[in-house]
Order: sequence, then C-alpha cells, then structure tokens
Amino acid sequence: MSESTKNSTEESALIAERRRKLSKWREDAVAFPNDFRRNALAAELLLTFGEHTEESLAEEPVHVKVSGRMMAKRVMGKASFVKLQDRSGQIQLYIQRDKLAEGLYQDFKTWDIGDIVGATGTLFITRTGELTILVDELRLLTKSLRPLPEKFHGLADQETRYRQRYVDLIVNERSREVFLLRSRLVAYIRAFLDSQDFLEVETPMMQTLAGGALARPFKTYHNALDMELFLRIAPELNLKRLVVGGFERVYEINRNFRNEGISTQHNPEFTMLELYRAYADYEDLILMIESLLHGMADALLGKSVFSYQGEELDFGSKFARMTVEEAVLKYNDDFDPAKIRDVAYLTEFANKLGVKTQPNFGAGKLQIEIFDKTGEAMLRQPTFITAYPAEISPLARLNDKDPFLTDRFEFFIAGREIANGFSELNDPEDQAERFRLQVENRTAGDDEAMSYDADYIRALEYGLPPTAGLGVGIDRLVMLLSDSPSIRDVLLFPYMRPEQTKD
RNA sequence: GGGGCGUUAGCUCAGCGGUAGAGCAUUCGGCUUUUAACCGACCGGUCGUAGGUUCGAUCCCUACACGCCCCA
Repeated sequence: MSESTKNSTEESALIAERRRKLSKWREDAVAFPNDFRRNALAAELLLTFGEHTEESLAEEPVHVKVSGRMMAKRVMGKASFVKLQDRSGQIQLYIQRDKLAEGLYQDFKTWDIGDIVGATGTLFITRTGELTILVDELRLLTKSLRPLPEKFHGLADQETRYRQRYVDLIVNERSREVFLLRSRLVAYIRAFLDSQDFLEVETPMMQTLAGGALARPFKTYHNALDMELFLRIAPELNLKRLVVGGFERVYEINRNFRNEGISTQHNPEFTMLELYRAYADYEDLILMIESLLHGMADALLGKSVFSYQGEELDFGSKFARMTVEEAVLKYNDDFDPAKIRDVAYLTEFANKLGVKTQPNFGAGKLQIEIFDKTGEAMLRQPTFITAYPAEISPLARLNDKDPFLTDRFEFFIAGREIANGFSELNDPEDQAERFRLQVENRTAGDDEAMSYDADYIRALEYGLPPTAGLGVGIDRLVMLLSDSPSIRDVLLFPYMRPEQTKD
C-alpha cells in the first residue's frame, strides 16, 4: 500500500489530528507560503548578541527575522517559549499573546512541534540569561504532519535512523555533526590537492570492463545498446589514461561499487579518493598521506591525537612502517623466517590458521592471507605496510631489486585498511603479461580476478610517465575522525534491505 | 553463508502462560521569563509476520521478514 492511499483511520491518531489542523489551516490561509525571508540565523545571533546585557539590548533594540523548525514549545498560559532550529543551531522565541495580532496566539497554540515557522521580533535576555526573541509577528510556514521523536531521548532506533535519515538529522545533533565533518573532510582534501596543482576529474561509473581492482562488480544493462555493463569497482585505469593524456596530476573523489558482503566496514557503494601523480613514486605518496592526515586532524578536530572507540589515535607523529614479510613474522612468533617465501610451508601455515588455500596460490598470495588473518587487526596506530607481493598487485611496478615485490604499500589505522598506493606499472609489455595471468586466474574460477583491458595496454604503449597512484577510503577516514563504529553512521543513506510491505 | 541478540503506543522503554504498562508527545483545562517547564484530567496497542503447542500465547516452539553485533 502506498503512503497516499493510507487513510486517516489507518494512521495514528497523532497524524490524523495534524491533518485536521492542516485542513482547517488551508481554509484560513495559504497553507504552504513561500514569501517569508529571514535576515538572521540562530548561531549568528548567539555569537553577536549572546554576551549582550538586557540593558544594552533595551537601549538599542535589535529587530530580527528568523525561521526554522519548532523543536520545543512551552506554553504558559498567555505566553510561550519556543525553540526554533535552523541550519546553524537553535534560538529561543518568547511569544506573548498581547504582543501579537488578534487571534494569532490562539492559532499558535494549535501549532505542533516539528512545524516550520517564521518569526519577527526583538532580542532580549531572559531571567535565566538566554538570548531570546520577543516575537511580534509569527507565521506558520510548513505544517508538519508527522510527530517528531521524543525530545529527550531523541531517535535511538538505528534502523529508523538509517532509513529515515531526515528524522535523524532533525533530532540528533550528533548525526548532523558527523555529516558536517564528512563534508568538511572532503572539502579539506580538495583544497589540499588543488593547492598542489591536482586536477579533479570525473570518469565513468558504467564500464564494459570493470577493472582497476580485484573485486566482483555489479552488473547492469543498457537497453538501447542491448548490452551488459558493469558498475565500476575503481576509477584507476581511466585516471591513468588521463595521465597518459598529459594531465600529470589528477584525482577523483567518487563512488565505487563492489558486489560483496555488507558489514560495519563495507557498503556496496562507497567513496574513494584516487589520485595519480606523474614523476613521483610510492615513497612520495607516503609523505603525502602523512602531510594530508596531520593537517586534516588539526584542521577538522583541532588536535592530532584523538579517540576512536575508546582508543587513542595519533595523527601527529610520523607513521610507522613495516614490510609485509616483517609483519607476517612479527605477528606470528612461530613462523620460520627462512621459509617466508616457501609455498609449501606458507600453505601449511595458512591452513593451520584456518585459511582456505588453493593450489594456484603462490607465496605472495599466501603471505597476504596470513597477514590479513594475523596482522591487520593488530595495526592500531597509523601504519604503512610496504613491499607487497607482485602476485596480488597486478597494476603495481615491480621493485627494482626484488621482482617478487612491488613498490606498493597499504595504510592501516585501527586495524583496518584506509589507503592503498603504489608506483604504477608503466611497462606495457609487463602489464600485458600481468593481465594474462589475471585472465588465467579468472578462468580458473577466481571471479575477483581482472580481465584483459586491451585499450589500457594501448594507452600504456603511448607511454605513461613514471607515476604513483593512491586510493583512500573516504568513508573509513570519516569513521575514524567522527568516532563512528559503523560505516552506516557516516553514509547519509546506507544500503538497507527494502522495508516489509504489507499486502 | 553460520552464530548470538532484538522487533510491545508516534518516540524512549518496562512487562508477563490468564486478553497490556510508564514517561514524553497528542487532546482538554490552568498558568505572561520557561528550558526534559509545571499542575490536573483524558486518550492512545493486530505486542514484526505466519504457523504450531495449550483450555488460553504478546510470553513457549518453528519458520520467515527486518535490524544490530560477531565470525567466514
């Protein structure tokens, strides 16, 4: 049943009551006017006049027009207090019957918490010292038909908070703060990169080949072209095509889509920053991340050491570094260092840890499986894990001294991957060979393996300058800085299964 | 995919094998400096859905849906 066919007998009495009020209001006035213009915001008024005395405000009266949602309404006979909430915060109104036009106060008494009103009046300070507007004009701008959650506990039900984010945002200041922080964080990154001459670009979300990462894509379908398309799992290959084209510093902050499980760390669509910088290597990226995060924590939180879920995180110091192999040894006391690349030994060790291995797993893949199982969760403070095996890094440049490895790192905080970067593989013949290996894996049943992207090889054949590339998980970064336990807390509209519909 | 927990009034939550409770909100009355305003009265429910056990189920059992957490 759709909302519109629900009749009032099926709605709660509260909504029915408000519909009655609206219906009556329609007879008396334009029920949804759009001609009221405010000239002040709550926070501005508090900032400018909050410290004024009642005497100074009486001497030089300040007349203002404000508007917002009525969040509290305390009627005391012939006078009332109202809390009005606008985008900046809340300001109190004091409404006296005798200051208003005839009959208006009676109307006002029927208005509900949640209604959106406009008020005009003069500033004063109450006995309890709160800056307040003594109202002389008052208008109902939007009638709210649905009651807001209780004023004291707010909206606590997580499911409703995610499904009806608008209600969450109205009543939970904490939630508003998280999304303000998110917005500021993205703005900070843009400013940081723009100041270093990076160019922001947008590349396709729909692709015929979903490349640039090891992950399963979503499928979609183009009717007119009668063909299957994929939602991108990464913008990587397109961004590097742009570097070939001469945009030597590019970045994109946008959505990727991965057809995987959903958890407190994973949403099917999530936001990544990817950047590519020509004439730089992965060491330069490590320095960039350090500089970015130091400045970000200071700029957004005003401090570089902050608490995440009860754990102190230090964004101010130099970040720790360790290679993959060092990490495997460090977090597995019983691992024989001499056999760090011994496939049989690694397989047995991984199996002992409960990892399901396959015969085609090489030493590199096995090392990573062991690291994921034993090391990742241990990396609490910001840590770069470097020297990733080539086997699981099909787009990364081989290390000059040790071709088992690539010039790649992943970056961990609070036991989770936050970023991934490497010196890019710009040797077209090597890249073609790596793609062929990926296709072999794919044929062998690995549906996360890459496809052969012939156009990408063609682009590399024109010459990709030596380049370093970085991906940063924006959602996870916001989680850390906002002390949010779940990715859903930092997504305005996290993915939710459809609500049950009654038939 | 597996396990645990949850779903009761608009919201926040109690509760119990014998047909349902509080606070806030709503409605009505009182109150011209309150701030979780206060005082008084009233109203509010298919106890997630569908089966089963039982004389009787919101409660016990099973399945399903949705959510949260943990594991893979």
